[in-house]
Amino acid sequence: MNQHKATIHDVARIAGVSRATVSRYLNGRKWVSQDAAANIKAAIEQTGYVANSHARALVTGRAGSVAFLLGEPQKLLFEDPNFAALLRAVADELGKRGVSFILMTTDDQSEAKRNLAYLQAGHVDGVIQVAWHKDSSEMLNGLVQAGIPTVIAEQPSDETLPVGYVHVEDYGGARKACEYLHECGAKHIAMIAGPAGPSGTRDRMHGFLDTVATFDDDSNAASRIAHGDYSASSGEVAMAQLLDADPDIDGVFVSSDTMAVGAIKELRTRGLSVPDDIQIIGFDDSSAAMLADPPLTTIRQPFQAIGKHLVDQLMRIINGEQPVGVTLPTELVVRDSTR
Amino acid sequence: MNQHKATIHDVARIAGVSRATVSRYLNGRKWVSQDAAANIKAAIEQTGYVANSHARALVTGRAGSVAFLLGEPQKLLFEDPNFAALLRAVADELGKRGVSFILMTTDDQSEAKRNLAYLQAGHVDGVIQVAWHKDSSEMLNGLVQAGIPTVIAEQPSDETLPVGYVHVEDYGGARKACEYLHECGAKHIAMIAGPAGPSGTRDRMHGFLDTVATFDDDSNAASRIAHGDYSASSGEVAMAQLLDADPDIDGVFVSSDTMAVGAIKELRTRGLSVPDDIQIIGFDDSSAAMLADPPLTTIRQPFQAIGKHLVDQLMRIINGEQPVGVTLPTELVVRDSTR
DNA sequence: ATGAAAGCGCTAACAA
DNA sequence: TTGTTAGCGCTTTCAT
Repeated sequence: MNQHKATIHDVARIAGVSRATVSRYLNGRKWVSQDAAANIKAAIEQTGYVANSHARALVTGRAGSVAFLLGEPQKLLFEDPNFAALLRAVADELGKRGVSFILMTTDDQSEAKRNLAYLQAGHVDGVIQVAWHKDSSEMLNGLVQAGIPTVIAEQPSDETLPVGYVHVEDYGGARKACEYLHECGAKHIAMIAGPAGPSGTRDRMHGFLDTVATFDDDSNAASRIAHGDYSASSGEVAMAQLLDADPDIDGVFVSSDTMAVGAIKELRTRGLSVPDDIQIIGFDDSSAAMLADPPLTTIRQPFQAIGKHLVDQLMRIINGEQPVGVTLPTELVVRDSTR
Repeated sequence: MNQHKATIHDVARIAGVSRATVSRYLNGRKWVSQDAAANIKAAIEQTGYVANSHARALVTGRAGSVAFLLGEPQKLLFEDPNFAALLRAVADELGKRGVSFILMTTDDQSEAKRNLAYLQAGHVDGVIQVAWHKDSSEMLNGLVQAGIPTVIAEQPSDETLPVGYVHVEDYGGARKACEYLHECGAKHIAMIAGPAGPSGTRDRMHGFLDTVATFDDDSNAASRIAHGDYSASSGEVAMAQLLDADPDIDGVFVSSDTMAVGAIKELRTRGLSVPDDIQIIGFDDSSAAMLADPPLTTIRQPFQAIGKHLVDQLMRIINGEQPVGVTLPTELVVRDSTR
């Protein structure tokens, strides 16, 4: 429509001020008179001016973008609906602040190397790392050593690392789940946990054990924990293990909805009904929970809020603040896999 | 590690040439001697130099980034596993070319406006638009009018629009599905189609009708088409409609795996077995297909290839080539929902 | 409160 | 084949 894109120069000319003044106005700095501000505002509207982010980045030394880094073994993570939920939340939040991002996936070792090099080259101001399925400390260390502001969506295994993190109250969520199962009449509860390693797995296991200890008849609930890798098929396998070892199980706390779907499949194969014979409670409240048959009672993770805090944290760190950890609450969502 | 990031200047100094020569080398241009090239290469390695993309963007007038634009009504699309698959493929492909992208979602009208304004402001070199669930011609027209290079992941409803597109052979895929159902012994085939509007829905319906016409006993197969919106619950509803209208159905071609999952749920509710009573074939080969119980026979969409072509196309258009349409083949994947 | 001027790191004529 | 030069659009001292 306009022959050429408007620059700060055009705005300055039309507003009858210098470029420096426009710049000050743009960046909300002091020393811009009411008059000047009004004129500039009008000029901006008239021209439809939008600052050129590259020119700005060049002079400020800030990229104006961050990386969303995915440590994804076995192509598993893209099948994990949680990932999409978090990505979406982060994208929303970033969009609101006008910072763009690049999505990097890390399938193998060599790719991890390439990614690290890219990030170290200063292409982005910071990184949001998600690695729910496996350990990621190597990448994390590389990032920290390069001095790149970083936040992660779990508790760091090494708490002394200067990275921000946000996660949900895993322990509390697990408690909530197990208590509800008990309220619904389950007497002999088992757990399908995620892969050992990430803090979330550990905390949820503690939540399960502590809760079950308060009302269980026997004392070795630990033997009723099986591990999966968050895939549906691993949930199937875990459920089979659990049942083979202890046929009296009448309730299962599953650490992800996807695994819960797998568990239900195994149960159906064995002719067991959910929730009549065995009650199931999932975790995440991902899209899989509603799709499941029966729809899953589950513990909701507030992905929107997680994304918001992740971005918030990262921006703070980029601005020089100390990284902190943020723990968000979970919420019980009752559907039909419990009585 | 290095006090300051290396610039083209440092590389030039170390290599004993001018910055212009380094620039030429970097951009693979002619007129760089073997000698110079070798020296520059060494200097780059030594310094760990990586070009500053903002400086480059500033001078070339190219953003070096594109937008991945999602027209998503009802928060549906993020529940659609196809979206994640495509996003991933596009991200991979873009990453290989060193172009970053920003992910934009469009939940409502006002957001659509904001997005369009942002894009028109020249923040990106082009856009990849995905709107499988609803019509998106408004946004598309805005993009085209602003002269922004655009590709879409479907056939444009207005074929005269200068946008590139890549999609799968919907008609052929539908034929493949229906023929296979017939081969497996289905005599009375129905279809659950997607929402009316997008070209894919129309073409798959034609594929279904034409194929069924070649072997069906009656002639009003059109009455055995129900529409869903790609959600599992819509598949459930559609399946119920179909069965209520015609209990003799023994095979269903469902236009997405997610809807097929819903359809199976309805079938189970009615005490019908898959594939013994009714055979089901899905579309997409998304993660839902493997998770389903029974695992779904389906028509695979080559998302990786779609992503690659989308990016390819977009880059060509950005470089001034004429947009074209690309149609990719589908593939039958046999699992357990057919006999 | 405002403007002049000096770059940020890079590419692209144009000379040489 | 190579170097010189002039900006790209913006922010930021430093004067005023």
